[in-house]
Amino acid sequence: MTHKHSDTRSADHDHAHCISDAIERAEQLCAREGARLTDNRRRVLGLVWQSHAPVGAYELLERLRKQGIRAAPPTVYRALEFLMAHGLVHRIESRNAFVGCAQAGEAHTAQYLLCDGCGDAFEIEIGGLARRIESRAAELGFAIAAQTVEARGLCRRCRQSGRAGLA
Amino acid sequence: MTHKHSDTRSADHDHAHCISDAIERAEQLCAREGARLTDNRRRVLGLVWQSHAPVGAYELLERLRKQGIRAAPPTVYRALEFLMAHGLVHRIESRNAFVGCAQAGEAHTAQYLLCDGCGDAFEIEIGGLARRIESRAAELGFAIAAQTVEARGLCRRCRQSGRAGLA
DNA sequence: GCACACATGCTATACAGTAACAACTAGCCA
DNA sequence: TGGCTAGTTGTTACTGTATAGCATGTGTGC
Repeated sequence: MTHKHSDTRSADHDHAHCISDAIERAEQLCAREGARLTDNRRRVLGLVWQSHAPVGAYELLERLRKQGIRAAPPTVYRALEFLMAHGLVHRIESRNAFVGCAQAGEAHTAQYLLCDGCGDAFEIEIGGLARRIESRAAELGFAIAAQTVEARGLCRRCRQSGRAGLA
Repeated sequence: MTHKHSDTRSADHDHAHCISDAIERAEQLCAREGARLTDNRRRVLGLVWQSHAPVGAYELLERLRKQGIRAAPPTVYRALEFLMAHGLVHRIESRNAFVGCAQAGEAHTAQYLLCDGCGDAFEIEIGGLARRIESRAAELGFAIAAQTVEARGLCRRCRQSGRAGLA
């Protein structure tokens, strides 16, 4: 069982641990699958994990440059492509942004709660939801290859602090 | 009950009817709500309905121009904004594109099946799915404002004809 | 050393979305 | 009638998101 981010994340959690943990899991997973976690890819993964809020590709690009790396958009997009292919990062369609996967390596279909207040993404997995969608699709003769389930709103913390929208 | 598009759509259905039907429903809905369905908005609605595949904003722009209308991006986006606000059009997040709503006027949360073969969108509504997501979110203290449920794959027709991906 | 697959660097460009402000139009009412 | 008001549209310019295409490196096995 990995670290839980979806419902147990606290305001003062040790985020450095989130990052190092994610990278370590990635190392293991790539070793297992014979995939090459190169410097660039590891770096981008770390940058994605800098927060629990989905990050745009160009924001990642800036962060790379702040580390002194000279990079162009394709560099970032290629790293993201690799990371997504291996389930280490998910794309948040409704924001054109990317976030670290909390359950990398474990077979799952992710669903996301996206907070309009703090911008954070909370990965959840509602039991049976994916299967329900799949079986309804099958009834219509439709074969599903991938699902996207995203909901936006306000997380507990932002509701309690009266936060209304993205800063 | 309106025309059903999700599971009964046939290869040779009378698509002109889909369009005129959508526009007529829009007229009625706007009249009822005191909203102004202007020429531009009606035109864009018609163009969105030219097919059952989600259309990008710039594709709509081109279609407008082909009709001899001189328009810039804001024209299209403003029309789309209006149409979405009134539930006449939905945004497909995973494609940054727009599609006509098959149940305009009826309260609903839409879910979409998106075919990688023909590109078409099939609007469905899986009973209880929205409520299930909402109640799981509520358990976590998260208040949902809007949901996105999209699945990509292959529709029956494309599976039968062996179509593998977007042309 | 050479061939091959893979990864990266780089330029240019396509596609998606918005800010800001000016100009027009329809209805309303003094 | 004239003029106010709210809403709609036109226009320019810009920001942000994503990919094509091609050259260059790098590592592995033969």
